[in-house]
Amino acid sequence: MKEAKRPAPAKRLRADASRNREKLIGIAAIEFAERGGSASLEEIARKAGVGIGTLYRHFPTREHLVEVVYRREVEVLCAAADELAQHNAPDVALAEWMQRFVDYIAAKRGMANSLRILFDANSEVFANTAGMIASALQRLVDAAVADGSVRSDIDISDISQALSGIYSAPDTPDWRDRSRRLVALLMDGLRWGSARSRR
Amino acid sequence: MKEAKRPAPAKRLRADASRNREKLIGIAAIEFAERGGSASLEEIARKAGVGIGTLYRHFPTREHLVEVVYRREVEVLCAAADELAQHNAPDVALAEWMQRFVDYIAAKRGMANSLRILFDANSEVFANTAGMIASALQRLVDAAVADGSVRSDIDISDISQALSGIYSAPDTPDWRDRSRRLVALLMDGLRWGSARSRR
DNA sequence: TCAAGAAACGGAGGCACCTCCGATTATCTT
DNA sequence: AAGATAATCGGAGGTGCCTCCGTTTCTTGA
Repeated sequence: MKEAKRPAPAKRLRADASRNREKLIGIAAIEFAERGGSASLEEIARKAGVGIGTLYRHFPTREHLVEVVYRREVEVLCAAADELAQHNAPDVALAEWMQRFVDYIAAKRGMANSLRILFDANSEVFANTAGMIASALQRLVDAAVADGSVRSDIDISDISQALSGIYSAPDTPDWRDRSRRLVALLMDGLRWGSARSRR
Repeated sequence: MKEAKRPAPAKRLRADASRNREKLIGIAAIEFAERGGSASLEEIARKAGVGIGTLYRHFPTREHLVEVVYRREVEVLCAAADELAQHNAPDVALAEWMQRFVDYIAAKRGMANSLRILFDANSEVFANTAGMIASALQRLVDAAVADGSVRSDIDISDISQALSGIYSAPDTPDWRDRSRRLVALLMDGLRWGSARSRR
């Protein structure tokens, strides 16, 4: 229902073009995660099995590529929320999704610098993605509250705050474990006093 | 006590080394002014008549070079304050120095981005240079006040504010002329009501 | 003054960036 | 189905970054 056509003219890409584009995005996601925002574009093209010219045609600048990869990953993360909700109890879905959020942030920390540049240049991207994440979180929480598996007196923005604290925590070796424990703790807090709990 | 010798070893450079260093700084100042912070380092080395290796030995990163050039220019600007004070009436010296400040800013605008990076990485540089400029301005104003050629009820920080407004003004083609007029206006305001003026 | 050692030079080499354009397809037309 | 056409591919090429190290030049002490 959302698109009869599409908002952007977005002429259908030729089959080979869209194949290459996807390939590039996939490889770029891996490379950026591994090597940070300064991964070599030529390396990405090479691993994707296309010429450097093809990469530059699809993504005129490094920032374009970073942006597309970033958007894509946010979309995947948010889609996972609905996926999880369908196959798990609401509170389990919420807990699991927050853990994935940690993983997601972990991957992004390396490219913090590139993202900063991106957001400075185009804060609309940031607003968009932040909104998507907030709304995914909202859906999960609503479902869990409706189900009675978490308490009802919680405010999404509190959870957001806690999660963003994870992002800005110093980058120590045990960051990831600490963050996971923090999320677990948060989840316990959310369950406490819920209709389903011992109360 | 921390050092029996010297905080920075600062061994005297060999004659050829210090010659090359000065040459590089001079050329770099020109190139940065013309092409902005992304001027080619190889081009700078070439014009200075030295190998690229020499440039990198003296300035391990682009930021090092930018920093040295920047510091140097602030020093020249501030030294000009005393020079002007010696050869002109105090109010004329002040007026002329502020005009030079405009020229100085004009040259820096191109490399705003590089400087931002520099200041983020090493805000001590910024504090230093800002202090030097403020103190030069203070000396000039004090002299003019003592001499009675500008009013005595002025606060340096007001002038600083006006000058920094010049820096942040949008980068239109007529920026420079506008800034010069603004400084002239400011100067009139400073003279108004001074002991020497019609009062 | 000269020779040895220290310091500085400088450019080749390896990698990455980005552009440009002839060769290669995919898609459309008849 | 085969040609026409337009979109896409891909890599050579020119430039810049930065490192490494053999060669040159300065300085010092006898």
